[in-house]
Amino acid sequence: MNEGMGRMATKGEGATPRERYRTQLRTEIKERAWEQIAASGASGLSLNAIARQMGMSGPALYRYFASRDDLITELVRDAYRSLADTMRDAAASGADLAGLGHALRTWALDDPQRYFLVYGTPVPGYHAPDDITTIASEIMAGLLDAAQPAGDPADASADAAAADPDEARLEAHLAEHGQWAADHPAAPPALRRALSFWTRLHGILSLELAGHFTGMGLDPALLYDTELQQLTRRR
Amino acid sequence: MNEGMGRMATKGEGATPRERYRTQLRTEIKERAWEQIAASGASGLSLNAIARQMGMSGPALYRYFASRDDLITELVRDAYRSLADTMRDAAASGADLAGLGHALRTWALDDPQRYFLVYGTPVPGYHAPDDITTIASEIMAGLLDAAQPAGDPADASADAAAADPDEARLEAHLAEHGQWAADHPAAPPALRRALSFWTRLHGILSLELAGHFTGMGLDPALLYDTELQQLTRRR
DNA sequence: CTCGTTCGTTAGAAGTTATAACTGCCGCAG
DNA sequence: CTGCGGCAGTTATAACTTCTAACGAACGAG
Repeated sequence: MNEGMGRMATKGEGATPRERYRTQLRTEIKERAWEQIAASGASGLSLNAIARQMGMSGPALYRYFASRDDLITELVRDAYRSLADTMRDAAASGADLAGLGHALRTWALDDPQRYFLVYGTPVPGYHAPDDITTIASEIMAGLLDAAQPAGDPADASADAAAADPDEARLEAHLAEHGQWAADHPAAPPALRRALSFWTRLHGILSLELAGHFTGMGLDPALLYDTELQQLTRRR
Repeated sequence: MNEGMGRMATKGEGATPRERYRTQLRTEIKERAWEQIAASGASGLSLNAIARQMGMSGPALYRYFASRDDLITELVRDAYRSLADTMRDAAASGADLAGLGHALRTWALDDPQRYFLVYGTPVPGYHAPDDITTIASEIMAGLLDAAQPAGDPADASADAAAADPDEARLEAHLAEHGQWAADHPAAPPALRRALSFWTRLHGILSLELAGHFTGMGLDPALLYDTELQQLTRRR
């Protein structure tokens, strides 16, 4: 049926006018969707409202997205992609763990709802597509790369293990059940550092973005920087 | 108009039959709501579905809750109240910071969506009523109480401040802008401990409950315990 | 027993997602 | 340049949702 295609569907620049129009309209729909999400959250996203804003009526959008959940899934994918790119760029610019931490925070503050789309409350039934978890692994891999060269491995390992028996147990557990990020070659201390980096910074960030620090006269940036400082110091 | 009330509206046991029926039906509505939230999240809560389950039709529920948002707000309030009671009971049973940490985790695992109703993704426009923030302050106060007697204050303070200049800056900032929890009498190191307790445990818990640890072969309990161990050790 | 308050009902407005069927135009093949 | 296939966008419609309005019926206090 669709064998007689004039050009390859490369989706990029040199495509057929129809395809160019299609992708352009898709991105415009997504832009409107992001505006709505920033204003009312993901649950307040309305296809009809988007169509109204774009001057076309209701069901036209179903030519471009199979369903509302489909659109949201794509936005989640884009959010993951954006975070992964941000972290990769930061790492490419020679940023260490602290640099990645700051990159993460500026990315989160740039659009809180986008952060929540990645790390916020999940819908109980929902399972992310495989490519999204692939991007998540990519993010973790970048983190592990940055966590690797911090401090002499043997030194830090012995230090932490000696100071805390549970710490040793956790590192052993990480070394054993470490099918992380497509078997990334990272020593247990690096695994531990990346994990703490992730959980602690997310803890502060999510509480800040959710507004739980407002009203208690606390500077989130100072708290974040202090936590990051303690995180990048050899323990 | 409503002056001639037979008995005081004490809302408890000895009320007029109408009131007893009313409160009983309200709690049944909330129970069904919790079931739906556990199954489909807060955004999937449907008043019509609840009414259908209870054998009565649609708008009858508006006799008991002014709106859907009103019901959700009350559920959020109950969730806060439940967490505050759990923490208070744990503290009353002589639990230290570690005990509070375990109480928090069991409470969260008992109903993840209830946890997300408290600490999950917020709706951009929404502002919590005053009594809810009061309960939140109560929770923080209990945390500060538990964070107080851990270690000699002067010793720990000097230790942390000496090890990290940013740590000293943060503690000074906390001491200065410390209108926390209705001016709780807590020393800066205790403030710092309680804050780290909150942000770090929430970081791990929210990621675990959101399912971000699944698929990477990691035992969340071990991670949580290790973090809690490190948190309760004098730094 | 009477009467007012409350409960629950149905009807309906305004909104949503999503499908089906129809029109009109774009753009590629010949 | 022409013709026609396929895609875009339209309306109509179904099945939902929240929420208001108006009505009947039951309950309980006096």
